[in-house]
Amino acid sequence: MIKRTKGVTISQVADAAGVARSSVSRAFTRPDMLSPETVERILRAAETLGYVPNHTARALSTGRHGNIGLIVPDIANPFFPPLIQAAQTEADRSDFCIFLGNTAENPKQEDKLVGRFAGQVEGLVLASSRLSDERIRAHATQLPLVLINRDIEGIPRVLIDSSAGVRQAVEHLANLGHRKIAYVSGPAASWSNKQRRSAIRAGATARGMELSIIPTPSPTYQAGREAVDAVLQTGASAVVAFDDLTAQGILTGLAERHIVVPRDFSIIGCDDVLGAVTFPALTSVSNHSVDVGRIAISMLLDILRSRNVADVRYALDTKLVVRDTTADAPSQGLQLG
Amino acid sequence: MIKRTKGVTISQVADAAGVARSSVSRAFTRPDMLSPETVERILRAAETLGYVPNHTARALSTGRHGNIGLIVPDIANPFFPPLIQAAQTEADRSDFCIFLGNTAENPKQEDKLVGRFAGQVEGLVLASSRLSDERIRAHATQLPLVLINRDIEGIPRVLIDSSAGVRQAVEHLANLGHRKIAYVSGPAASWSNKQRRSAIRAGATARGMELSIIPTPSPTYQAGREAVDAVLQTGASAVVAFDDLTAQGILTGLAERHIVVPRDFSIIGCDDVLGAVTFPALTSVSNHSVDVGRIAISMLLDILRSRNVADVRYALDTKLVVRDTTADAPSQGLQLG
DNA sequence: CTGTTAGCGCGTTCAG
DNA sequence: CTGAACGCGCTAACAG
Repeated sequence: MIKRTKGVTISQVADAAGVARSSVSRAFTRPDMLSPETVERILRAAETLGYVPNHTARALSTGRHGNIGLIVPDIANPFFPPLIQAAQTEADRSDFCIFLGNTAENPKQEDKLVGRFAGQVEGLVLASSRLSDERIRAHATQLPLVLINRDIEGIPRVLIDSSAGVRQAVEHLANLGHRKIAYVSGPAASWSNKQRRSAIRAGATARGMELSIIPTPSPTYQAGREAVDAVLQTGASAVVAFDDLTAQGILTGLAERHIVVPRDFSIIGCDDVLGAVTFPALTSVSNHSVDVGRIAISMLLDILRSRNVADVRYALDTKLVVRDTTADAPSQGLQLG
Repeated sequence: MIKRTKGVTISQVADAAGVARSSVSRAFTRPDMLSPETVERILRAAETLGYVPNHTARALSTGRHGNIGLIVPDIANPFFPPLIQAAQTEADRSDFCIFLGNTAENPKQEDKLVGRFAGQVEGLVLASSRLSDERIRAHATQLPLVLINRDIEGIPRVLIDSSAGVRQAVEHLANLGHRKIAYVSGPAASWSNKQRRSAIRAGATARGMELSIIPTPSPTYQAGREAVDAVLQTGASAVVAFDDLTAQGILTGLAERHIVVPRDFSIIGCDDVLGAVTFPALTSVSNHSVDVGRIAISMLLDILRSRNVADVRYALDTKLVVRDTTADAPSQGLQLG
């Protein structure tokens, strides 16, 4: 049976060391304000008593908790883990702690989480938020906010600008002779989705290609797999997917119908997180999830330090990474198995 | 430019409603102790002032924060996201909030995180901890702890018992005619790894098979891919991998060497999280990451309610799920490309 | 350099 | 049913 020790307080340490409470406090936060020997004596006493500063009490008094919240729509999506890792590393450098929240693509859950986090964190990073602009603006009045892949004027944001990469993807397909293509889209509330969709539209128009849009409920492997029938019905010979996960699902769906990629059909993902993990290796639009995570946190920390919200809009560029899922359009249309 | 509103306190609400501070407090925590009309009046005042209870102050006073921490070694490993989701859902049912921490497989980082979380959470779930028994025991004296996939007597734990499933895997390979097999292992500090390794050893011995153990630095796609040379040098015709991620890496490594799975080589994963996502679809040992997440949280909540740590050991069973990466052993040995 | 004195915002006795 | 008073553990002026 495990015994639990109960919180030893600052005053007990003060008594044990024969000093005032404030000195103990200083020994931990401003050792340079005490004589070295006093610090030493206090630390020794604290050590033997097993004193550990009470984070909650400190936060109540200073208003600083040393935590920052990071909320993502779906940890299971391979786009986020690297971002999260990078965020954590960056936060760590300034001795901040990341509280991670997962909304399961659910705006209500996201709203709830933000409310729950506010008050325990000094600031919040919202990645690929599914909330309305109004809700986000409302939250921004409560605490410092940084957005990832969401473009709201007046709120600091860091964006992966897919347009260049997506444009290259369309060019790539056009050069391979594809005339009819499809875009398997992502969540309606996703900024990235809107952005990618219009980039494709622009590219297709420019090259006189026929474009169909296939909706999906959420960016998942399963959704991609189930979108395949709809894709095939459009008569397209190539598809661009909202993200790599969806693309991977499409890959499987095609294989199940004995359609060989890239011989019979070409496919391009976005985010480039599955890279060579799929078979065949997926052609995809690069991203910078690591940089984005790092930059967002660094921005937030700057804001926390300066107490001053500038209207920053940090956009990162993208490009196409060609691998093995794209090839010449089939010469006489798709051979359905 | 976004303006930030500053914390409206309980006393402001009290003034506005013409009551004492304590009444406002009660209106939120024990409405049944006030007259309905008073409650109504207070809530109205709070609403218009935009009052929101200060979580930190409340926690300081009550010792209850309504948070529980969940620490995992690697969010990027597909084993964890479903577990995390389930944990979050279960916590939500009791109106608790999950703080997620990621240790990047680093014991020092894990130790740091636990220290950082303790004091802001009421209890902690450590999933696949890489800490030593001593450290875990030490932490357990500080706050309620529940372990996932770590078997320490005296500390509540929920375990996925792979032995049955792994045993079936070995039987399966034996029946297919494989005589020499290899185990590509996981982290040294992993309880699951130790357990799986001994299950394989027992099975191989029982069927008179030759077994080689290949170490890896961490359970990742990359590690699996890099382990392939070592695997091939053992002369094995089949391999069991510590987890699906490693197995997927091995799959790629084999493909790169033009070794066709399952014709030339058989492979089995563990955790069954990549299921049909790989190509060919991976034969794997089932798991219950969802149940494990749910159960661990539910256990912790029980402990928090009863203030009483029982020595619970909850073990879940596993079985083999056969898909397309296992087949008869090649009749005249492996044809190296 | 160190001790003293106020709060931080809220929950909770304990009288009325 | 309500209000006044105290304390949670710590930091931040302000003296000395």
